[in-house]
Amino acid sequence: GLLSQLNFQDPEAGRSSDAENGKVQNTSLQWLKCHNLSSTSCPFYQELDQSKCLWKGAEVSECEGASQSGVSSPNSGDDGDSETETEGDSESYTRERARQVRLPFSVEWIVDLNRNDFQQLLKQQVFTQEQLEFVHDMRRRSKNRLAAQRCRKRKLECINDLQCEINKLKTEREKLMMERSHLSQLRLKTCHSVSALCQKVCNEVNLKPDQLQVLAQYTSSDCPLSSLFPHVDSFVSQPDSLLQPQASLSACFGHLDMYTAAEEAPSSSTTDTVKGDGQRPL
DNA sequence: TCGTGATGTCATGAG
DNA sequence: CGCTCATGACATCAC
Repeated sequence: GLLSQLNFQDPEAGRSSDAENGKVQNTSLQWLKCHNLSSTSCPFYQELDQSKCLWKGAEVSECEGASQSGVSSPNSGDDGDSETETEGDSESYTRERARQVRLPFSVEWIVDLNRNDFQQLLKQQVFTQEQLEFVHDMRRRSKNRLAAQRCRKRKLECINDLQCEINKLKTEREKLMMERSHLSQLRLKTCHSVSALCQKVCNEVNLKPDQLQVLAQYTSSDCPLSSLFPHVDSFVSQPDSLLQPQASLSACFGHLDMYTAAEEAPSSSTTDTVKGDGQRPL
């Protein structure tokens, strides 16, 4: 029987008398019923009906006088303004203020009213200016308290999502780095193969200077093949060959095929190297 | 005693 | 124009 919370009878009394409980219960219930307020809009309704109008965790009030030191200050017995000394304990302070302004309803109940019900309450019930200010303040702070909780929850979720995104991007980066490394090795391997092939071709076929020039066109500075033609300017002037090595090599061998088709000649040497001025050294 | 996370509150802007 | 909500900033408390 902590119905005293409904109208904030003297907290030092611990609890109200049954007579007071009944009076407060009737006040709220009558008001609810008189104004056709939905019980769903008032979570307090059921508790009212069961004579159990409690604060959240209202067990505190059982020993409120002893444990809530913020309220149970030497001044708590009178109606003096204890604002400065009770701000640290919001719930106790609220309760104390409600008692001071003699609010006929539970703060929680008023706070939980939806907008329409609250407006209706204001129209039907006469409140003093002090009670009105208190009630509006309580509603504002209560709603803001919940809003802050939602806001913080969202912020944490946002931080968590961003952290997941970071992890995902890090994983993606690692994957791309590995792929790049793999492709780099593959390109190097391919270049070596082409280089060896070119050396073989150069050794086996008597390439003319202009044929060598054509071959050189499709080499790049970072490919071993370029070592075959170190003096040819076009080595570094073929950026496309870097971007499209397959196309370049294909074109390269296309040209070679064109040149070598007519004068195909086997050679026994595969170890000789091409060097010097771009002309065939052999 | 200091750092830190949780929470309440206020001020303010947007809808 | 008043109300509600979201959010940054600050204060307080507990650990």
